[in-house]
Formats: sequence, C-alpha cells, structure tokens
Amino acid sequence: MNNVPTYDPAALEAKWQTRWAERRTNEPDLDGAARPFYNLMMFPYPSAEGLHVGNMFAFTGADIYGRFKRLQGHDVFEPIGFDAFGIHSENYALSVGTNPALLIPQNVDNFRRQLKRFGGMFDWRHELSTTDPAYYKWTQWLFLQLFNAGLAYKKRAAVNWCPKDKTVLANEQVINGRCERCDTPVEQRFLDQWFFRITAFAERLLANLDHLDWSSSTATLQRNWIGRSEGAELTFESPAGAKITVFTTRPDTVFGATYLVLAPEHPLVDALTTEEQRAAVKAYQREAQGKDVVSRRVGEKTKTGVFTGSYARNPATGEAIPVWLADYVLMEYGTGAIMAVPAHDKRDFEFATQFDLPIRQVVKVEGESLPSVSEDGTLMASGAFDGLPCREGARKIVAWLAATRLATARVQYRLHDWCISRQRYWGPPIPIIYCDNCGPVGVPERDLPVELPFIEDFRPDDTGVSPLARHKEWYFVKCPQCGRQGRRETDVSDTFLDSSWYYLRYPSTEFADRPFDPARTKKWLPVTTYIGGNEHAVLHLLYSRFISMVLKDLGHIHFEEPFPKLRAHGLIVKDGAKMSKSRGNVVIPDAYIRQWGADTFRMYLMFLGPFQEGGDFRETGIIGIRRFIDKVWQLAHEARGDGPLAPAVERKLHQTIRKVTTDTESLDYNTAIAAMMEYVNELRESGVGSRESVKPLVVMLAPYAPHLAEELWERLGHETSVFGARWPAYDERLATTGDVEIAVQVNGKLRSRLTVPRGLAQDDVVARALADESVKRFVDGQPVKKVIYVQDRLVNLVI
RNA sequence: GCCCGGGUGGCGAAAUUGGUAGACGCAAGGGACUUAAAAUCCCUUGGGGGCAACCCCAUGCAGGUUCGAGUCCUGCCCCGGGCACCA
Repeated sequence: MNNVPTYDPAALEAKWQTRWAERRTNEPDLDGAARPFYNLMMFPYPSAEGLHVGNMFAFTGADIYGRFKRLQGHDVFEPIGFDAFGIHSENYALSVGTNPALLIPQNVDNFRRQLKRFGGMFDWRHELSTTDPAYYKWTQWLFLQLFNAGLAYKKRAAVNWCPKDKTVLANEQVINGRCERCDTPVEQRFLDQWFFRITAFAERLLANLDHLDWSSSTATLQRNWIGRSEGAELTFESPAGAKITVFTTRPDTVFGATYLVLAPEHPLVDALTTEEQRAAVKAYQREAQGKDVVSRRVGEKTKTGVFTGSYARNPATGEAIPVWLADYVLMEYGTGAIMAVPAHDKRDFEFATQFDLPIRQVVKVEGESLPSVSEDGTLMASGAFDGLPCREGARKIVAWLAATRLATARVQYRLHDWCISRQRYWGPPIPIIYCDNCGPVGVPERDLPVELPFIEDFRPDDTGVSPLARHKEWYFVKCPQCGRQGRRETDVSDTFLDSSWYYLRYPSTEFADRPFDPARTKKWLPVTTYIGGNEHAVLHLLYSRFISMVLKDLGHIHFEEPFPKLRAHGLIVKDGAKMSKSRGNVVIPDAYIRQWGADTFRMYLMFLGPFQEGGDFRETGIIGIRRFIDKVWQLAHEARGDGPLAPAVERKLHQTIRKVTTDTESLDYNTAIAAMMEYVNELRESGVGSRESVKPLVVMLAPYAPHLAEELWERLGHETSVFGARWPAYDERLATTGDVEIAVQVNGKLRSRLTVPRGLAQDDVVARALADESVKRFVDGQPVKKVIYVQDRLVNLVI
C-alpha cells in the first residue's frame, strides 16, 4: 500500500518538458495535417516584470482548450510570440536609461522561460517577435498595400501632447486628461499623421458581427465603438448664401430647431461672422483651441459659446435662427454643425438656458417635462406633421425637405479613421520617402525592411518630430522614383499595426520571402478559436478584422473575418483591483510554480472561478487542488488489474466524462474540475479498483495538468504520449442507469424525497408519494386537485 | 448620463435555463493516528427552533406572474467594466 512514490512536480515537469521538446510533441505537421485546428491566444507584450498571473490565467485557459481539441483528434497548432514594439516598452527603457533594443530581448527571454515552465502546448518553431526585422518587413509591406490601395492618407490632426515629458501620447496613455506617467494635463497639438481609412469599412465591420461566433460582451463593445446612427443631413441657408449642413438623428424635431451651433473649427465660421462679432469669435476660437482635449470633452459641464452675428433659415419653418459657435459641438463627428432643439436635447437645453435662447416644444410625451428626449411621442407645433408619431414624422419630414434638396437620409458612425503615426522611436519605421519632385513615395518592396536604426538618444523632444529625424545617415535617402535626394518618413507605426496581422504570420514564419504562404494560409486560416481578453475588444480585434478585409479585397487572402470564433476570458484582479505596476499589486506566478508545480497552479487558476468571468487572485485554496492531485496520484498507483468497473463507479465515470466533455468545450473549466473531483471521491469511497477506472480520468486531466497526466499515463503502462490518446467517450445509457431521487412537493413545498427506478410512470410515483408518511401528514386526507409531474425529477401534489 | 456584466453560506463558487438552493473546494470546529507536530483519515458546518423524526426562515430590496421563482416580469439599491457634450 505505502510503496506509492512521492509526487515530485518539479522533477516530473522538467522531465516532460524536455521530452516534449525532444520528441517534438507540440509541433504539428503544418503541411500534412488532416484536421487543422488553429488555437490562438493573444500574444503578450513582454513587460519587465514578467508574465503575471493574469496572462497565465488566459494562456492556461486557452492551452486547455487546445490540448482538449488535440485529444479529440485535431491537429492543433498553438503558436506564441511577443508583441514587443510600442510605447510601453520604450517608456520603460527610458525610465531605466537603456535602449529598448537591448532591454526587450532580456524581457523576451524571461517570458519565454515562463511560458515553457507553465507547460503550454506551444509550437516554438513558429515563435515570432514583432521587433524582428524579418517580421516588421512585412508590417511595412502591409502599410504599403494600404498606401497603394488609397487606404492610407496623411492629414493634420490633433494629438495628445504631454508638455512635461515633451512627447506625443497615445489615447490609452491619457488617463482622465492627464499623462499616465507624470500626471500633467495633456494638451492638444496639431501634427501631420498617417491614417488608415477604416471608416470606409464601418458598415461591413458592423454587419459581419451578426454572423461571428463571438462572446456577446465583445461583440457589444465593438458595436458600440463603431456607433452607427441613422438620421439625416439638413441644410440651413443664410441670407448671404452660405449653406450650413447639419447632421441629426431627430429630423422629426426640426420645427423646434431655434438656433444652430458650429464647432469652433468649422470652415464656415469666418464667412458667417459679422464685423461686430469678429473679435469675440476669434477670442473664442483661440480659447477652444488652447483647451486640452479632455476639459473640452468631459471636464466642464457649463456650456460656453459665442454668437456669430449671422442667421440661417430653418428649412421647415422658414424662420431665421441665430448661428452660434460652441465647443460642445465636435468637428470630428457628423458635419461639425448641429441644429439645436433645446426642448428635446439635454445639451441644447442647457445651452439655450444659459444664453437665453428660445425653447420650442414640438414633441408631446405623456408625463415628461422638458427637455424630453424620448422618441415615443407625437409631433406638435410642426405644421402638417402634427399628431404623427416621431419615427413616422421623421421619415415624412425628410421626404418633404428632400424635394427641395434640403434634406438627405444619412448614416453616421462614431468610428474614426485609424491614426497609425507615432512620433516615437520604438516601432517599425513607416516605409515612405518624401521627395520634392515626386511627393510621398512608398519604399519599394525590394528595399524592405526599412530597418529601425540603433540610436543612442531616442528620447522624444518637444519639436513633435520623431527621434529618427536626428539620425541623418538614415534620414536622407535617394528617392526610389527619380533618384534625387529625399527624406524618410520619421514616424513609426502604431503597435496595433504589428498585432493586426500576427496570426497570419505564425504558420509561415519560416518563409523569408513572403508574409504568409498561400498554401499554409489556405490550410490554417482563418483562426479556429481565438481566446483573449476584452481589453482588446475594440482596438486590436477591430483593426485585425479591418486588415483582413483589406487583404481579402486585395486578393491576398481567401477570408475577410480572421476570427470566426472568439471567446473572451475574464480578468484576474487582486484585492478587487486590476493588476498594475502603479498599484503595486502585480502577482508573478514563478514563486507559486516553484512551490506547487505548474500543474497544480494551472488547475488552481482555472478553479478560482468561471474562466469567462475571472476573479480575485488569492492564495488560499491552492492546497485543495494539490490534495486532489495527490489523490489522483495515489489512485493511479494503487489501481490493480484491468477488470470491469463496479456499477456505481461505471455510472459515475460516464456521468463525469459527459460533464467534463461539455464543460471543457464551453470553457467552464471550474465545474469540469469539480466533476473530476467528485469522480475521485467516488473512486476512493469504492475502494481500490481497476486501472480502467483511472485511465479515462488521466486523459480528461491531461488538458488541465499535462505533466501529471503524461507521467501517470506512462506509469499505467503506455509508451506513447497521453496526447496521442483519444478523449474518452461516454455512453448515455450507462450515465443514466440506476435509481433517481424524486422531490415530492405538497402545494409547492418540498415535503419528502423518494428514491425510485428511473423512468417510473407517473401513477406509480404518485402512489408511492401518497404512501409516504411525511407527505400523508400534509395531505391530511384532503383530495388532490392537481398533480404536477416532471419525469425523474419532481412530483407536486396540489390540494 | 448611456451600454454591457454581476449581487447566492465565514470565503471562492454550483444549480441540467421555471422543478430537491448551496455540488466542488477553502476556512473553521470536533475526533482518530502520533511522545509531539506536520501530513493523512473520519464527523460537523446557511440562520433559527426541537431530545428527536422534523418544522420555520433564507439567493441585494419591494412588488408581481406561476402548482412551483436564484432563474421570468415591473420598480428600486449597490458593485465591476466599457463609452462619454457623438447631435
């Protein structure tokens, strides 16, 4: 009995990791695979702290799924890589006074070590790093594809500028209007930037969401981000002839439009401003421009504005209404001008109240006071349209005004074009050469990659020009078209461009002469299952979809949706707060793995809570998983012979296989583990049994605790990897044999339980129920008026 | 403000989608083994009442639908996340 060897996870896990590497266990035949299954997880950004438990939680959940599919007979390709360019890496390098080109490889080494140690089924042959010239050569190629297709363009645009750090900040580095590093309020600056025309794909990006098998939370985030609004453009003419076009979602309220508001930067402002108002308008424009992005957008709740001195004709009423300027109207959305309907819009109401402008009610809604924004009312004070419901009124008013070309139905999106320029160092240089003769010229493919030069002083300065401009030998270059002196683009591209196509590269990493091999791509893409966090719901996942659409349209790939099936995992928090370096609550898994082993820690993370919801990391409870593993270890060693199973064990086994199969498929790992624990408890209660009772358990455990499963599989007499085994099948009949317990209710209250053979007829169950002592007490001789019967579950006697 | 999640024992959580609330695990208490401790094993463990078999109460709050509600409906209150002057 006590000759069971000690479970020594450190030694055992090292043994199997070595063996997997030697035997190339995790390297599917990418060309010959019969049932390709591309199991993708979001590649990490290699921070200095190392992989934290949040990353590991995500990777473990994805790895379990990949291993499960492998056991089900798929050829699973599970690659990993490093998203190593970007501002975070650069900032960290700045803070420790090193060049990221020297620092990042160390971080990557550390991550690679951690990823190997936790036992992911990674195919390391296909590792990639976005900072590798062999990779970003093709990121630059991708830029050129968009540039040549007219989908990349340059325009002057506002950027976030930190006056203290003297640097451009990405939107995600601006927290509540302040620089995430030094807390200085962020200013607006205007720089020439490269944009991708993602807005041209807005409708397609939105419509396709309906057909994607995605976590609904992710799809919803993306829908809201794209932000489709249906409405109309209406034209208001000034006596001087200027036509002011506004966008509105409520054309039904046009009779209540009592003034217009233009964004301060609106191109018609000069033409509309009268001499008396010119000084005031200029002052207001300056003030608006000087304001930082945030106080303009969210900070100030009191409205500001100025009258232009001009009037324009309301196309519905014919009235002349004043034209104002106010910074609550944004130039980037709609037409940069609105018709103000203070009775039916909160912001307009606030503005009208402040500046004493007329408020005219044109929609009647029961029980609502002004401003009433509901669309569930009827029109009033709207001429011929009085009495119509809002929606119908909107259609009819647009049709009426369209006859005189004063209205057009229009769909508007909140999505903006994607600004990919970064005036920073640590990214792939945008492959453009400016020539006085030819203008901006794309770097020819034969000259790619445009390598990022190593420069000592990569610190951004307050010129707003990228540090690369200081590297003169690199900066000046011959124009590839005319051969004259040209200058390189000195901006680098957004890190999200790197990650927008990495899934295309993985299967083709060994091809130096093409970004993705056509045959490999055809065989492996689109990605079978993508598992990742919702923090990337809008940026990475939207950009990747956009890039796929572009590549499809250009004939490079055969699909337009890269991730037909996507599952969002939950977030691991610590003491209720998101893990972050600034909070100092980042938990690194290394010490836990050292103490408990990777298998225990993997299972523990999965048992913490539902995978798709996440949870709070705490240490208590790891011991529970370890006890479970010890029990499995002991059972596997004590099992004797290959005889048949006891009926109770057999039934429990088939129930367990059924539960673990469906729960693993749906990523409900916590309950799958609980089911295996129940089975182990059953095995222990029934005494030493056949090895046939343990083998299926070992296979089911393999996705969760791969090293342990391999070891036990070997000790149970197998010479090949457990991952060459087949996932156990269950027999529905065997899972449902035996007796069932039926709840007996009287008037809906539980009064007794009966153990009866499965499938017993209603009459027999009722008869047995009525014979039950405690039921008798409550029925008390009264007639049963009604019987509710649920087969094998419940009987309810209504008296 | 708007859009998603979510509120169940001391704690993490289950609950076949309207059918036995609390599976599984942690923690705690008691016991066995031990010179002792650790480990392991056994028992108890939502609250209240009763010697007991049992009974009453209980899934954020207040109502409702139903033979029956953690689950559905209405109105609130909290917590987490996203968007945020988007017309």
